[in-house]
Amino acid sequence: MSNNNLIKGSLQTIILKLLEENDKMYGYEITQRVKELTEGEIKITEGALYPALHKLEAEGLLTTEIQQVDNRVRKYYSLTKNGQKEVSAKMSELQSFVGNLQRILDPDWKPGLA
Amino acid sequence: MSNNNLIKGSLQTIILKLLEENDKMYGYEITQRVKELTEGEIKITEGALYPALHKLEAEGLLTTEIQQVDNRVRKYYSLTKNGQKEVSAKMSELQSFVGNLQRILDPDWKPGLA
DNA sequence: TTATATACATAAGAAACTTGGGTATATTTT
DNA sequence: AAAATATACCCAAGTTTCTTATGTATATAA
Repeated sequence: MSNNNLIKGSLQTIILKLLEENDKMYGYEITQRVKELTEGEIKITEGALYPALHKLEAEGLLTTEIQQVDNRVRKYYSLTKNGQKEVSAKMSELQSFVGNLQRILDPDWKPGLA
Repeated sequence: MSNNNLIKGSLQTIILKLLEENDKMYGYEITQRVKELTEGEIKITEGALYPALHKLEAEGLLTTEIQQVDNRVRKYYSLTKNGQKEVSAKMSELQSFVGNLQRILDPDWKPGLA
C-alpha cells in the first residue's frame, strides 16, 4: 500500500467501494483517486493493486473491459452482481471493525460521537 | 486476531495502548480485555498474541516480570520508556489511517462528525 | 471424568503487502 | 535532442502478520 503498513484486507473494500461510486475505473485511476482523496497520505502501490484486482476478478466480483485511449491500453473494471452484494458486506465488516478498534483504543468513544 | 481478517499491524497498537492504560498486564488478560471491550466481536488468538508480545519485547518496547499465582505462572508485560514513546506514535499513525479510510469510503465524512 | 477456563508457548502455512524489477507510449523539462 | 516524469499495464521474490493446529500444565465446573 504505502508508507502505512496498516490495512490488510481493506484494499479490497476500497476498490469495491470506489467502483460502486464510479461504475467503471481502471487501475491507474484508482491509485490516483485514492491519492487525491487522502491528500497524498495513502498511495496504493501497483504491486498491491493489480494482484488485488486480478483476485477480485477471479472471484467473480469484477469484470473487465479493455479500451484503447491514445494508443494506450486501459483495462476498465466494474462490479458484477455478486460484486455489488459484496460491497455492502465488506463495508459493514470494516465499519464494525473500526468501531471495535475505537472501543479498544479510546475508552470514552461512543458510536455517533467524533 | 479473529474472524476479522482486517487491518494488519493494529494488534501491536492495541497491546501498547492497553498497557499504557493498565501499567501491567499478562497475555491472557489482554485477550480477555479485548473480548470484553468489543463484546466478543474481536478475539485475539494466542497464536497471534504471544509472537506479537515477544516481538515488542525484543524491540525493547516491553519488559516482562514473572509472577506465581496459585501454582500458575503469569508473565506480566509493561511499557519501557521507548514503549511509552511508541504508544503515541502508533496511535496517531492508526488514527490518521482510519481518518484516511473514512475519506475514501465515506465521501461525506468529515473529522469531528459521526 | 470430561470439558472448560486459565496460562504459557511454538510451528507450518496462508494471505496481504513491499520492493524491485520489466514493457511501452506520451508529455514535460532541461 | 535527451532525460525525466507521467501514464498504463504486469510479475516475482521476500517480509510480515495472521490462522490453524499443536503441546504443556493446573484449576474448576458439569
